[in-house]
Amino acid sequence: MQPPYHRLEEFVSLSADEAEIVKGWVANKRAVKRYRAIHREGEPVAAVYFLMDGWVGSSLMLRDGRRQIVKVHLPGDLLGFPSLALSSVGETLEALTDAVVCPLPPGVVGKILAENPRMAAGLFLSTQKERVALMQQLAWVGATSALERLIAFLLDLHDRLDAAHLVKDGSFEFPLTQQHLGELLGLTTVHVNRTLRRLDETGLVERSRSRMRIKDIQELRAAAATVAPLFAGRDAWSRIGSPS
Amino acid sequence: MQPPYHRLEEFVSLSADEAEIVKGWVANKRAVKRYRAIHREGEPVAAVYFLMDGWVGSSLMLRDGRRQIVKVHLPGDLLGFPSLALSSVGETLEALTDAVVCPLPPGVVGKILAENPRMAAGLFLSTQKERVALMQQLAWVGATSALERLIAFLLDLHDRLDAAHLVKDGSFEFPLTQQHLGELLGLTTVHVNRTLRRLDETGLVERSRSRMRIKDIQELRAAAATVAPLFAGRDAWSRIGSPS
DNA sequence: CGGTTACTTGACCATTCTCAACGCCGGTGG
DNA sequence: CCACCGGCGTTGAGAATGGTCAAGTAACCG
Repeated sequence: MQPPYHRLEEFVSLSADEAEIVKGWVANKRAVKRYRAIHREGEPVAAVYFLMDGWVGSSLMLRDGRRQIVKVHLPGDLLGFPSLALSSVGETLEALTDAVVCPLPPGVVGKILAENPRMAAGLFLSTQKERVALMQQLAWVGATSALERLIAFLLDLHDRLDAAHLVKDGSFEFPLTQQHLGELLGLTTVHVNRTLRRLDETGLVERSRSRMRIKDIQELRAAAATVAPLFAGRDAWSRIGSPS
Repeated sequence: MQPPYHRLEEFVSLSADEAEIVKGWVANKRAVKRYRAIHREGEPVAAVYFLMDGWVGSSLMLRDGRRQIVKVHLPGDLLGFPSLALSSVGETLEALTDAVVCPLPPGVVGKILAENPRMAAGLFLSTQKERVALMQQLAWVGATSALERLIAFLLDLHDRLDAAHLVKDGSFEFPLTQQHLGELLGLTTVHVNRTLRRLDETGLVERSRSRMRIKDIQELRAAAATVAPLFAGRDAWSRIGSPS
């Protein structure tokens, strides 16, 4: 299996030297069992992570125990960066499947910023992309119905899994419980269940035990309340002035 | 009036040279009338902005016309950065008061990344801070009641205005309409109205025409559903390895 | 002033939540 | 190999938070 480097190259291609640097990152792997935390809110900021394999949820806990999942990370994602701005970790990272992460000491970020403007630009743009994703999710959760939220999430998930070559024929692994979906979309489990049922009764998706299949993605996109933003890829790089 | 540079220095202090660079940015000012757009979704990515004065809302439009405000920007904020990752602008930026912005061509971002690692680090951390803010807002909107959302937003607003020295004695200008609040928090105007009413009936806040006064901030914080994250300031800078 | 915009309030409605029970499936231990 | 158990999914009935529609009032502005 190819390591999932697609997210590292979407804005700036990696030179041979840079690929070496990345190899250094992935030399150090840490396996995380399903439902185990990588780190929790309030802990010291020890590292950021490159997600080699598996799914990881990022969530915030409210005082009364309610929880909001703010992002479902997929292979190739960089995790834990927002906490770099905080004095202690601001999001709980929890493996949603068995996962493999590569911990990177925060110092590597400074090193890249200091020594490798190309990678710095890639990292910076990647971060902006994450902001856009958060803005989108906020729009679903704040301004759409349960059904629309579910559709938006499934479409987003599909497209991101597709970029990681994890979609086969419109179908993909789906390890999230309905409780996870609820915490992600701001709904209760019960209502997620009813809404999912409604969704596959329309014939747009098909659920089996742990897979999800989108039967008609065109129609699903037509039913979505938002239009997915178009990411710029290498153009973004040249627009900001392609520092070499 | 001092220009609001506090956000530019929260992670990395500006050297004399760097202050010169910033002076170059603010040489070019553009006044924007209340309720006028700075840019709209779908337009080409022409610039990012430094907000000198006034409030600016960033919002996403859904297909059916519903709107989600994802951020209320205050003086000192940098605007429009998420769109750098997109092939066309992904958020509508609209002045919520008469405002003054300084447009920066996207190229300056590449230039900073290429030539000034210190400022690049400051910018990078600033961006991570914005991600944290978005995560927080998502948690309010997804997982709390109308009253809790309102409280969380008012507290956040208070703290950010305070950092910009715009709070006098617990009270500050409040130019948002109840419609804005609704679009920001995922509620209808009617329900915002009732909830605001309920809030000042408890005596925790006081609204006059266009000002807001928090009468007991301790108690208001106690009533909030989330704990505000602690930002790291200069420590973040040393943690990532203080590239010079 | 007249007109527009924002704010208020009431009555009614519905999406979503709560509470509760039950069934299915996989895992584990006797 | 079977019986039990726990987690997850499913379903129903009733409640509630928040939405819709509609009308009226107060504030602002030319």
